[in-house]
Amino acid sequence: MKLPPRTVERLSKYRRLLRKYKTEAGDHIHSHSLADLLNISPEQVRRDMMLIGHTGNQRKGYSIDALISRIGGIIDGGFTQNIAVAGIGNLGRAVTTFVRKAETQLRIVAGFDTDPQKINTEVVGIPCYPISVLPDKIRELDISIAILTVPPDAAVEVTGMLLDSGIKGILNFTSVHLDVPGEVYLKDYDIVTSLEEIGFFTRQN
Amino acid sequence: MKLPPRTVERLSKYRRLLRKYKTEAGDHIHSHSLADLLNISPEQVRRDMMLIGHTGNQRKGYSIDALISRIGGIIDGGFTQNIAVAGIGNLGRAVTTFVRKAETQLRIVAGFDTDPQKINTEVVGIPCYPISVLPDKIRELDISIAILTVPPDAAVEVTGMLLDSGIKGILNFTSVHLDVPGEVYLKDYDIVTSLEEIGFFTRQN
DNA sequence: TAGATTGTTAATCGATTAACAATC
DNA sequence: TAGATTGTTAATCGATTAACAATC
Repeated sequence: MKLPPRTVERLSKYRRLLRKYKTEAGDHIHSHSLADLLNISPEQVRRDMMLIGHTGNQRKGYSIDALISRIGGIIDGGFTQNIAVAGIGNLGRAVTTFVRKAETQLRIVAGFDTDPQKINTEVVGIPCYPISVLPDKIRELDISIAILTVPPDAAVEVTGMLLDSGIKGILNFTSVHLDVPGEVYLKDYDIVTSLEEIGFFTRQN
Repeated sequence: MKLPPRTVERLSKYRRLLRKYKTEAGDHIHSHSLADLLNISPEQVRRDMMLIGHTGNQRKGYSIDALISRIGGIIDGGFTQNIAVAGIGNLGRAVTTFVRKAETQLRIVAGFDTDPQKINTEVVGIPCYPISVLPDKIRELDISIAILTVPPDAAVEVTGMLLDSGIKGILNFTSVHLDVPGEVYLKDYDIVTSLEEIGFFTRQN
């Protein structure tokens, strides 16, 4: 199924909200109610529904259960995907803990680091391996996504190893620009740039 | 100065790259060289230059020093902005440490938490205050930006306190959707949604 | 039925890319 | 001068919003 990135993001958010909303409210929801939960327009919700081929009822709106499982079929694709965290420093551990708490089909199954203190132990509940075995472990554990939280100096080298090992997507927390082939899906979380962006716009008046 | 958000993000990245590039290469750079560093088009670099009113030389390109200071004038606005971290858990501490290492005019000056163990101590180098004094401290320390790393249950309440205290911008690491007035600049780092988005697109083939 | 809501097409908006004259 | 590069306008692309007929 071909969908715009923004729609996929919203689908993920719809699902999370609906799971919560379901226990609080009825079993159906109108486009404007769902829109209000995310501060977007009802037209956008309806357009997203159209794109995923989900239809509602003009009187009751959309069935929450049906929508949750529809989104699941699209977002999860029916199976679990495995994630590796490259760099088990403060940020790597924090993100790992954070993701584990979430209700998602994604599983963090391995960490990689160079620190001998961490290697071959469990850190925040996941096995930590030396970077040297990264290619083997990526294949062995069928890992398709990497979270990159290594120090800036190591970013390019580790990314090269990830790409060579066939990784398909990267969430990049380093401030280093990564050059990845078109078929690899890259998302940058550039914290300092985002803060500078916020800083700039908070001064506009 | 009125600029599109994407341009502001790129300015931040240009500056970071130029600081590094400067020590490695000459004192001028062409639009295509700068573009290559970020995998964008030279037209986009030139358009950004146009928007900030920065002109180059058709033979030598853009003066690196002049560009760095021009961007600084825009991004930093000539003074330091203070940041608070709401929620000094794993993620809050990791982000704090991360930002402190960066070369930027932004300063994290306070943390807030409810844990009595942390309150009124220094955590990763910044003073940690109880949430109850948040409004006072935001004003007293002239804090305009908040990084939100509280647990999901506390997100809405703490955001309300931040808004009431006159905060101008928020970097939201919680998965909770925040409803902020139009004049407050909000940026969401929704880790699980981003991972689900990556998961979806890595399965497209 | 009347009224609200859905589904979908058309219009708009913001951002990127293409094209090209001006100029070093 | 010839050739590469800048600066800028026009075209395109992707996403959001407006409009409205169909329908429960």
